[in-house]
Amino acid sequence: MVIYDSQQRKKVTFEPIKMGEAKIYVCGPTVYDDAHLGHARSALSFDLLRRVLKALDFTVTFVKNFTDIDDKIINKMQQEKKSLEELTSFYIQRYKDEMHTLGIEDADIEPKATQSIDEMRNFIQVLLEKNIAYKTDDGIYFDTTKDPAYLSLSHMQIQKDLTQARVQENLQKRDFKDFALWKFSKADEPSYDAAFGVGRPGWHIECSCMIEKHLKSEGAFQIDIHAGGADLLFPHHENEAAQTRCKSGQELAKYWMHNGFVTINGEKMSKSLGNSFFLKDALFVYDGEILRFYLLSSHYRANFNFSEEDLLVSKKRLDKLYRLKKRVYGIAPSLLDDQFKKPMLEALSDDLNISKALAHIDEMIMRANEFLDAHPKDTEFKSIIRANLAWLEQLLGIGLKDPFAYFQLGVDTAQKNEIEKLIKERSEAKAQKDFARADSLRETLTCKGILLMDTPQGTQWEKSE
RNA sequence: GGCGAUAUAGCCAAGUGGUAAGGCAUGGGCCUGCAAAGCCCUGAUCCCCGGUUCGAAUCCGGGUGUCGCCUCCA
Repeated sequence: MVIYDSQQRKKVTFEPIKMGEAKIYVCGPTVYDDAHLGHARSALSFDLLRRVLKALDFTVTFVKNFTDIDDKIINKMQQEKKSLEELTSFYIQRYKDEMHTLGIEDADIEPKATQSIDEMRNFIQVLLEKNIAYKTDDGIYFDTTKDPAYLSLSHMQIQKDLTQARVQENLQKRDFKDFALWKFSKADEPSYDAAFGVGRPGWHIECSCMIEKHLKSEGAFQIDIHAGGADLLFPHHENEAAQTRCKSGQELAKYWMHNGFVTINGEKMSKSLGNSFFLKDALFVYDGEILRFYLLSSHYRANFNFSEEDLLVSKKRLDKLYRLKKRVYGIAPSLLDDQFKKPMLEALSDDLNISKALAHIDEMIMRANEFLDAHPKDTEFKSIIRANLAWLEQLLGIGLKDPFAYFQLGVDTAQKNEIEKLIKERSEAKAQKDFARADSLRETLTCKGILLMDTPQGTQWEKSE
């Protein structure tokens, strides 16, 4: 397995801390609002990583956190007059439900920041004792000048003058790069007692603590892979790395992976730009699996420009897989075709080269169709194809549906009955060689977005679009 | 201003030195009562300029465009 490491800025061979195991920590969402397509893409990127490592026989421990205490959450609580718990549990559940719809399973461990307050207090206390953290009027800060390796992850070179213009500066900070570990709270805000002052944790501290708590290995590195969106590289991941390094002497992660953004009309989707496409709205229009396949279909590091047109093109590609699944319907899977499996895993082992993998799938489908055209009754062959498709269900999380149901998404029972009635009439017309009437009935259905296909097994139909 | 990414056919998109994967669309064909589906055939010299090399989309230098990070952000 080769992955692109953001710190080394190149593809490197994945050599886990412990042979055969992979400990992965992904930065999850701050739960104060609905998830958008960007969250989905990030989750999908590392869901793919998880699946591929498993297919390569790694024992994977996959952790994804929820940030459930934060300034934005507090604002929203006050706005909506809800408790912290009420607000965050709602959005956590919604996030998980939506991810399930996209075929993303829960992480092995899903820690919440508020469940690790003790650890964060202790962590900060150690940094204070080491004189790496210091106190100001509004909180405890991390002294970045105490970490010689600071900025070695992101390779940023920050200039004070420009930063000043954009950040509300705490003048008590020793260095402008220093960041808050703990924020002293106002009277009406959620807060936690601490020896160094009542308050709440800063954003970066939770990941360091939760990694230490749930995943930590002994030795030079605590975990194998730390992952998240490209926007987290700096300052979030840089700061996490610095905290852990200074506190424990260990590096936080051996490898760092970052996914590219989802853009709309070429611009990054973000809360501040107000151009977010929320997952709940997308899932109202598009099937979860189709959305999954679309968002997964280009390389995770590249930016992904969302467009409905491209989504529909992508769906056509998935349609082909399901049409093949129709052709081997009801056949039990036999052994997987090694000629298919091998190049698939090779492609995905190369930093998750999904484009190449999809090309291999297309080729497998094309060859299968070609063979089935010539040998429509070869059940032995069909069993192999069935096995290939079943394997893809695990590997990519696609093709899980009943193939007939897939093509009838969004059609209710009453409509189905009507469609089947018209198909029956048409079959009768055809039997009487009344082709004008048969074509007219087909035209009626076409207008309703129903495509007919006459096959040796009778007339089948699909909902188009 | 600092750091970084990216620029491949009408569109999406692989490809880090040897004469450009795949998908969609287009046009033609087989099949079909006609279709649909499936299958076959059909298209680019890789943003521009210069350099290295026997040979570059791929390496180096210089431009130009687009996007991102440096502020909460997947």
